[in-house]
Amino acid sequence: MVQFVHPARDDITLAGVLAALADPVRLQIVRGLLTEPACMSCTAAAPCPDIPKSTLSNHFRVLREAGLIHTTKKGVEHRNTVREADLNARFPGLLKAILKHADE
Amino acid sequence: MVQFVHPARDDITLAGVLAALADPVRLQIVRGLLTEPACMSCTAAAPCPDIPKSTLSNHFRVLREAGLIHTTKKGVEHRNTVREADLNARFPGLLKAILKHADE
DNA sequence: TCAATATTCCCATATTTCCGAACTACCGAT
DNA sequence: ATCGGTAGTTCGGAAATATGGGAATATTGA
Repeated sequence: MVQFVHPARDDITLAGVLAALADPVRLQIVRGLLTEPACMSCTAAAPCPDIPKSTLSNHFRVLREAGLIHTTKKGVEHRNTVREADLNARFPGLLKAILKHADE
Repeated sequence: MVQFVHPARDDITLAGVLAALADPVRLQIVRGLLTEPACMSCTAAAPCPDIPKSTLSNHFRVLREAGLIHTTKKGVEHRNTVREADLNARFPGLLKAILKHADE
């Protein structure tokens, strides 16, 4: 089980979160991860299936570095989860307020 | 009285708002405009006084184009106000949720 | 006319984004 | 064990975008 780098809970910045979610693709990824009950693989969380893998991976890296998601490696696929607890501890109510308006 | 261009109420996008507020300087400007009761001039709203005028003006332009502020010209100075009503109509609760965490 | 306020114009630099290609890690089958 | 396929990452470069700031430009008030 491999854990990719992401900021500690206290290092999550408001600017980082806003910049990460300012991209429509990344916003939809986070929305998808929160909507689905189980954690999703990277390709499953992609808003449209024809995005090149490297581009998609880049978006996931940005989300990780902003502290929004957490990725673990289970077998051949990577499971992504939104770091809801950390985000709510750092910025209470922010995530919900943003995602409320992320409908298509 | 001159009104600078800014998007109509319905054209304000979530991505635009998040991108505009992802910059710390712009976030502090908006916070300052909301904290002060009266609308402020551009230089008065600057978070630190040594920012070059052109740079500051550029930040105000970004905020205007994202639909966050409204600028009118009163005499020699420009009065800036946050478009709270429009923003709350378009994305209820969003602005407050973001600015709640914009402390320093 | 002169000073103040803020905008445009324009350029250099920095950052972001996108994507192909090569690479790593894992699993199953032979 | 080794081969092959699958899932993602990393690398490198090109194109687009953002940023910062100097200089010149309106516009207004005194």
